[in-house]
Amino acid sequence: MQNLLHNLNPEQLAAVTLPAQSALILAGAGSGKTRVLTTRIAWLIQTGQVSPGGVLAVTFTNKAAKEMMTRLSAMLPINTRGMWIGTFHGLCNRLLRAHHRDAALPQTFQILDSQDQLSAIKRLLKANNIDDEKYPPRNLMYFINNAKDSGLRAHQIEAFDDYNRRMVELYELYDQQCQREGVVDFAELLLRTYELLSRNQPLREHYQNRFRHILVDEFQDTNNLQYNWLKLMAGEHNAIFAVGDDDQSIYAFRGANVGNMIAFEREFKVENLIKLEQNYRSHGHILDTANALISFNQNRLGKNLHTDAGHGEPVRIYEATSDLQEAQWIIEEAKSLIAEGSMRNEIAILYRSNAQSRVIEHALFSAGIPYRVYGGQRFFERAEIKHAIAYLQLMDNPHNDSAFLRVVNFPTRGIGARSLEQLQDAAKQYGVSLYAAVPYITGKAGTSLGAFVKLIEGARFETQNLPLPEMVQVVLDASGLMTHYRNEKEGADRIENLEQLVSAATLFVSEEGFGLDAPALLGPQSQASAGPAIVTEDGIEVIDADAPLVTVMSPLSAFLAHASLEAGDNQAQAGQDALQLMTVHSAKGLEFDAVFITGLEEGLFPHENSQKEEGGVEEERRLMYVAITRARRRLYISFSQTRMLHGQTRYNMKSRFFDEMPEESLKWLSPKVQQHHWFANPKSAWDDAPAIDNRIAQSIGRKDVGWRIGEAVAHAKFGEGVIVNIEGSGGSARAHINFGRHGMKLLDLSVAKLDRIAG
DNA sequence: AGATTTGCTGTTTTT
DNA sequence: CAGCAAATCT
Repeated sequence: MQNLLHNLNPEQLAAVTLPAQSALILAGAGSGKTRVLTTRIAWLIQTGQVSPGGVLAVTFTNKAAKEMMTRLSAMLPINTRGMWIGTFHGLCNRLLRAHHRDAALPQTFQILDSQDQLSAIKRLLKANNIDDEKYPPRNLMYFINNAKDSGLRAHQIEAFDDYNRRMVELYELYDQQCQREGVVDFAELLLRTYELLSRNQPLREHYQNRFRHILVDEFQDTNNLQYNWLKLMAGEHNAIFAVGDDDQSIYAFRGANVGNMIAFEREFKVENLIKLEQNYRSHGHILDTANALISFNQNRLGKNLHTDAGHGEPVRIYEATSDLQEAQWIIEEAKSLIAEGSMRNEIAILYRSNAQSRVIEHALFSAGIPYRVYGGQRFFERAEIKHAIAYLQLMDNPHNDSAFLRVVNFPTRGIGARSLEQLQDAAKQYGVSLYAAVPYITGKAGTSLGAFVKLIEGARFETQNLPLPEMVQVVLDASGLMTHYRNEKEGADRIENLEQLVSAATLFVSEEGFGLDAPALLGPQSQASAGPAIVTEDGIEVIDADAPLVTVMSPLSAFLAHASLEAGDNQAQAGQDALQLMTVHSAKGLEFDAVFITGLEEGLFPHENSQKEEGGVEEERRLMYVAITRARRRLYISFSQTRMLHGQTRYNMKSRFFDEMPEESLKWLSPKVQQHHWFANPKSAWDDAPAIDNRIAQSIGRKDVGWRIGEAVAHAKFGEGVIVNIEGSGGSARAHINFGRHGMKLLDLSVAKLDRIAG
């Protein structure tokens, strides 16, 4: 036990050894948050304060859950299986499988990812003849998810106008559709579990008596429903150990509520709020930059990181003329870092939005530097994988209409729009799923639809006693997917992915204990499950969800849930020594020796959409704070005068965040081309910046108004700006000027008082 | 029915 | 620019 606690600083030690009562740990970036969390669990178990089965640890990402599990197994000699460590969604999935009857779900219920959810909504709108111009599917999806994240069902929402009344109505219809099809979306997993435990007292008490210690990672990211879920689990007597950092709250846009930290402090009567402010990650200049920037936020709990490491290198700032040139500069710097001996995978290139990666990827590819892009499309989101999964879904739950529609005619088998229209009418008339409506269809359409049903039934029969990977293999062949892609010229990658699906199934089976050695895990795992059987309201005996997954659901159901909950990595080339490309959001929780933060421009970072939202800019600032604190030794920040977006060139101002970082920690690198000078010499401008919009070339020398597109100007009221476009000529000319945070203005050039800004 | 082309639109982050 | 849906061609 001594060596468990050894090497902890006083604050960390205090946090780890707190008495069994609720506590809030404010853990700054790089302050050893995960270490405290895992050591706390190990300490509780080793000192006999709780059995492994009494621990519930909740995270937001599968990666974090896995990491915690790995570290714990290294610390503790015992089997970690009895512990419940997982994401909110993963844990809810487990609970709903075990108690599916009480939750009014089929045992084989399936989970919609956001893609699936959106297409389910589109289908709903079409089926009800709703104008999707007036009710955009995306908006309805936000509406529904927002409501669920607030714990509200349709009937609990008060609508004050016709539009919202209709939205509520559609929400209700959506839930009915999901229920009919035996599917649940992400938010539903949580809400359904919450409702289940609220209404079912014996069940609630069972889990409350079991989980004496609840630990929550990234507490600042909890939404209202998750917070209430935790309250329900904690009951009157259990201790919640919450770890979080309000300065790293970057998911407000999807319902995360930092206010939960304050509410938690109050409602759980937290006596000790422990702050971990010692940073073990970054050098001084980097930390100073982060601290200075975040101090511009008003709503903070207050915390300042410090380090024992020296100042280190200054933060390097670079101004590029174009996004292309920015990418080239990054590559030059990265090359010299590598030449100095840096590992490629210790260098990260971060950006605000995924679209920015394209230019950088292209430049890296041309330069022949290995790189890996995180995020973007992931394995289980690929179309061919979705197709294969849809076949498997239909075998496990034929009432999933989304899955049915996805593959009923893929590969094509002569079932067109007309046949499906008939089928949908029949399904609606008899109130059944598409699959179940097939027998009602006669004639040619009925024959081909019947053949499809036979295909599914046949595959199910044929594979019922096969191990999961072989089942997948059979389905790939029987469905015709393999043949289809083999005949397609661009199908080689897809074939490879489908083969990887079989590997994924193999891996899943071995990791989850569905393999041949599974019986060894079937014995009782914890004291809790050996306790008295509990009885629900309708007299049904309840099994403890702690039992291995095998007893709670079939390998296929489990695998399908896994595919939705853990979309998987996007590329197989993990482990390679490659530059790391990702959004700032997905960099949270990671660290690198050297970090490039790119595209620091008004409108991009902070993003323009954030200006309108309440507290939006503060969230962007926290995002920047997260980005900065990823770096250990070297930090580079860049921005560009021009950038291609949606196929056209945009002229941006540098980000306001530059004004909020301490000048003494920064080192401005002199750009190769002086700011805004390129336009003075059109010829060289073309050579240096091929990405520049044609209109500039046309306008140069044509508009005789004394100003040029791309020129930097200053205005008494709006500050600095860039001329984006000029319309009209002579005395009536007007200019569109991007004033960054003051927005885009249309000014009459003969009236507005503008000054030139020298480069 | 199915393949292909055109046309339009909407763009942040993701469990 | 790309992803999707409607329109048009085979």
